[in-house]
Amino acid sequence: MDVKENMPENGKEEVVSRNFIEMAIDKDLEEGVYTHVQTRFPPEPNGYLHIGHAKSILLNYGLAQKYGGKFNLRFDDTNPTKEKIEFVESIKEDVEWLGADYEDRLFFASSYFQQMYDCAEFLIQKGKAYVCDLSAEEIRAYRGTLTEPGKESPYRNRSVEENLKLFREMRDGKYADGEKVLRAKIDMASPNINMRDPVIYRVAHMTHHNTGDAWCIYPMYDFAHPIEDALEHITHSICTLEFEDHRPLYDWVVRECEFEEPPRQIEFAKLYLKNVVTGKRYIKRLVENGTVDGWDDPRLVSISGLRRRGYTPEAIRMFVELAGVSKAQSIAEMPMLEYCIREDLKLKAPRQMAVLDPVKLVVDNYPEDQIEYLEVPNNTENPELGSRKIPFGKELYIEREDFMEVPPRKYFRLFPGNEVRLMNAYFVRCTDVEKDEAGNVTVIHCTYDPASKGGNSPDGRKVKGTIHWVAAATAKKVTVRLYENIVDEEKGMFAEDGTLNLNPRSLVVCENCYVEPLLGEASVGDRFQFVRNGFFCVDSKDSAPGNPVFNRIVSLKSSFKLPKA
RNA sequence: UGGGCUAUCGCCAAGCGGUAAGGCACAGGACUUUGACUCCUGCAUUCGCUGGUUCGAAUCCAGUUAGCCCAGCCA
Repeated sequence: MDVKENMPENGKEEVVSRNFIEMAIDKDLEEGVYTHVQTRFPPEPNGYLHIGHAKSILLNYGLAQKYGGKFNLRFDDTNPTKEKIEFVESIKEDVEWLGADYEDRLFFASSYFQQMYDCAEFLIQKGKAYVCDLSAEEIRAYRGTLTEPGKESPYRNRSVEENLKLFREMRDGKYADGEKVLRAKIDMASPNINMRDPVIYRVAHMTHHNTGDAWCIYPMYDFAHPIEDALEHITHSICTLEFEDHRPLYDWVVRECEFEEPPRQIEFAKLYLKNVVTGKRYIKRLVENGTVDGWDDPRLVSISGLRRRGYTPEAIRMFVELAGVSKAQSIAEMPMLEYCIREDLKLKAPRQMAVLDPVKLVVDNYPEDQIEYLEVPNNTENPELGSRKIPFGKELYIEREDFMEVPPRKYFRLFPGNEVRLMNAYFVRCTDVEKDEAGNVTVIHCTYDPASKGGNSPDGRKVKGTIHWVAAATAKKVTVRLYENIVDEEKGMFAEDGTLNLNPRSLVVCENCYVEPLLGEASVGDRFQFVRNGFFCVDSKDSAPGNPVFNRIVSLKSSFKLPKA
């Protein structure tokens, strides 16, 4: 618990702003419409969850938390043609990882099939539903258009008895797929197309992942969803904007089925990220053609991809809170997400030295075979993370970009004649450079000041630059993967032919990186800050014991920029 | 040319008739054993547009424009 939260007397006034959903709930509670709050996350198990779903999950869960209510996880599995049990497992894993605790309330819409069927018969008895023999094409034609009203089905006025008989026959498998449907009898002239006698049950002879072959008729979303919510005593059924037009139908169903304390639907805007692929069909294509190595590819913003990349649930939660909830169609920028993970890991991740693009640095006046161990803090801003001992020797690796033979103005890292600090070790002064025939720097020579051990000179001498290093003799060679947005930000998401504009630099594999010896033992999921190179996480797929592969979660904010001529 | 929804800084977003919060991004500066972090400073005389009501409007009214969604036996 953050003490400051309860002590607003520190000068700053606590700005408690409620989003529009919370205001609606407050109102409902005040007016006594509901006496409790119950929410749910209702995914269809037909794919993997992504960052957009995280908003819905955390919003629903957060609302339940705030109001002391409960949060359910419910699989909306009313269409066996699209759903698979494997998605159920991945979704559960993602929801749990995000920290949305549904406790023992894991439900399946399919386990309500009998109640839904009973509701349908009830509507038939009330004369509010009828069996229709029109084909799909005919129903579409009868529905009218956006500007013209529809016309009534010739089967609209069948008797209750006939409807009941026919519906039972549908249930009993007497009809083929598409032969008959059950429709709600509402208003074919409604300006809202969803109210023009919507289909509420269809025939589908298909094995369901949960109910097997028990049913051959399945309820449609518009009919099933309000019933699911009502049965679970959901109070606020939070969904996305595209269902706004369905709300009158939602209300019609709970009213006509005569549920006590019916749930209320509230819609919010989805969360999109700029230049990010979330569409199932696009990702499927990327997976199939090998562009990415699965739905959990670290470049994707699937929950599993973000997890594998090294994002934390805390960072995702922070991002969702930062983005806020509204009804305005919004596209957040990646730097906002990146800010969140930096913020979260800043004090949590040990800061280590790793050289991604190595060049050898020889300390000429350091004893030939000596290795000494220096004690260094794991996180200078968070002493709780303790310290470690790292080896120092005559031959080191430093970052190639930390040396320039001809430095530009304001460059204060290593260049001939300049003195810099090797972080946590010694001051060194560059004395000489070796180059190959092509003119590439191969070895840099320097001398060290033994009195500056630890990184400070007793004579008070200052250096402007500090660079990181690893001792060549003990360093562990590892693979590091750097990521950029998978979509080419310059060109935008889509090319003219509708295909994605992929960024060729979205994945850079560096196989020649050197890290501190201890990092060689890092285990899957461990996160570190590699000084000046960003935050990294040990990959869960390609790492082997003693041979970690590091994914860069996010880089640090750009540091030195060459001044313009 | 039907219905629903939305328009406040580059991005997200408060605001609910009393004279434009905050965050991200960006730009300066201080500090620094990470050119990071931190810390200062700057960043909408204006709320899609036009009228109206009012002492007073981003907030109310009228009109107008733009964007998104809806014609699955998908969710």
